[in-house]
Amino acid sequence: MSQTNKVAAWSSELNLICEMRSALSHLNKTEKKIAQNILADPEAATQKSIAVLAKNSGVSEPSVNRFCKRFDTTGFPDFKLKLAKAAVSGIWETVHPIKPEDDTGKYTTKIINNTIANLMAFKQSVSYQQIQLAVDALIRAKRIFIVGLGGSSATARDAECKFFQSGLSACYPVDLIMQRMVASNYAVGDLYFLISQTGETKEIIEVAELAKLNNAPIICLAPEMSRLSRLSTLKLQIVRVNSLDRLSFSSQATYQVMLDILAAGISVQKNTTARILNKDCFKECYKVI
Amino acid sequence: MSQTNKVAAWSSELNLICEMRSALSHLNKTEKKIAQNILADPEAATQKSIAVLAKNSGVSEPSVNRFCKRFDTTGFPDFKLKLAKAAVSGIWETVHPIKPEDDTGKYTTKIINNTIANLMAFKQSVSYQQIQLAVDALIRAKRIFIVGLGGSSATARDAECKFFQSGLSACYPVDLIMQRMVASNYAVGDLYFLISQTGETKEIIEVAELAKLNNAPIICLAPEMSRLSRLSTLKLQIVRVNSLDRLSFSSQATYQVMLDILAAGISVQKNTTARILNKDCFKECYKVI
DNA sequence: CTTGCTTTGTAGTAAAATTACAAAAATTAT
DNA sequence: ATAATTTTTGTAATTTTACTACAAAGCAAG
Repeated sequence: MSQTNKVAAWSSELNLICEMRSALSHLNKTEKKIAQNILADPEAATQKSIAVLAKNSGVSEPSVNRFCKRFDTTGFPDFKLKLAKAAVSGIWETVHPIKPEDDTGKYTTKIINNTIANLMAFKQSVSYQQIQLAVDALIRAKRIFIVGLGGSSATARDAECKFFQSGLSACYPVDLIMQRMVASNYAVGDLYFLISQTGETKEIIEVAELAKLNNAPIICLAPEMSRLSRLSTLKLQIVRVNSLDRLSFSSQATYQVMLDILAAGISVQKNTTARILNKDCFKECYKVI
Repeated sequence: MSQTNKVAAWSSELNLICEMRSALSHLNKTEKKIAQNILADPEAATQKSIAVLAKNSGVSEPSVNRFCKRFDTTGFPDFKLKLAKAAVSGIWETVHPIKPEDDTGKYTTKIINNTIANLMAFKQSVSYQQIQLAVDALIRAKRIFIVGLGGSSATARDAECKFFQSGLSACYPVDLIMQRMVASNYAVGDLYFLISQTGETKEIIEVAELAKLNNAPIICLAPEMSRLSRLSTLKLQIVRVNSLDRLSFSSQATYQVMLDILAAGISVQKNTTARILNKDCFKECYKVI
């Protein structure tokens, strides 16, 4: 049945509320009524019986039961259980802005939750194929040049460390002039890895354009539809749950996780896993850098 | 009745599993049987019916029901719900190791899940008081010097950006000699912010010791019980779910989130929130750095 | 040892969830 | 446009699950 197939696509085994939210658009009339009723107050829904929930949603009891089963649960009680688990984490709450009146506990949990929300969104939107292509390109490259400015300079440095640890030849030139030199002196086997939170910063666009003149391969880590993204040969796009004006908060972690993924991919593919996972080797890297 | 009074003493509404564990000694024979059975595998208990649980524990169904009611619940279903919530934290602690045979999708989701697991653990273990103290100290400081080596150099750079954006005077000296100079030339109002994934790297310990000679205040971002942690005046400790040999993966993101939190705290406390949240200001920062 | 109290279990009751089936709605083909 | 087929939704019956009333067993004090 088409229904049972749909299920597989939705289930992400992490958070039922996120699943429901993302499935919302694919649901039909009756299902949507139920979903919206639950999402309006998931915590409250866990206290209701199937009869109450059905009545509140304006549907019949079996409809609710069927709805539950579509989300990889054995029935209503199991659904409620998973719902309770999802609600307790607070993750699902659509990114909460930090307010001046927040106390330490408030803004701390908000930031952690926002970061997790970003990661969940990232997980759903990430393209394995693009990662695969990026890993291949990174391994093939003779030299990798990484550029990131401002807030992304830390990410660039991070990339340098991680790629290096995976046994690649990665270099992050710190100053702008070096960056331009590197970009304009492309040699076969070089690869440019450009990082930007906005994808619009003038200086990094310049670097990309310089590299482009030589038809150099460019991987970018930037928001989709940005200028930098358009200039790149391979795009690793980061979707952001947060709105742009909270740019400085909780979005960078996602970038770092993308680097972790690439590093893992490189290690797996090169079978250098042993070296990476070896603690002593890591210490050695410390000395080298 | 004495029973109903006991209830009030146990209920702490924080974590049912903790409640049960601490109540264990005060329970009678039958109750203890039930409690032990549930505590043996709380996660599994949430899937069982009252009949199964009663049989497994060697007691009757009403005994289980009564047991539930003593823990500030309306009955068995409500108890299971609260139990599930309490057990959630444990679920995340399972960290999946990356294996050489993992395909792109596998290691990608694993890394994201691990990162989320780390963040959840962090959320539970984090001390608001320490954060509050750190924020206070950072705001009071005239100059902040940040040091991080190897993998933590990226985190150090990140800290520099974030603190600077929050309107503080933060500086991250890149080379070791500058770091030592900075550490030995302490002036009143200076603050050292030292970052290390291991907390044992020789060179950062040296920096801490130099600063310590002048009784300088040191905030560290390091694992608890590390040498660096012992040398510091204020410890921001990061618990790690992952074992040490996967040091390079998914732990750094937690450090970065800690920086986000501190930056948020500084902004909130200084009421500079507006400046931070303003996109144009951010662009300006890009130019400055 | 018996009276009164507490604890535990049995049996019956109520409620909740699930299933089977039929009606209604939507889709497709003629 | 309408009939036929498929899908979706609801009604009613069934089954499962949890709860309550009450009785029996265990225990303590007189």
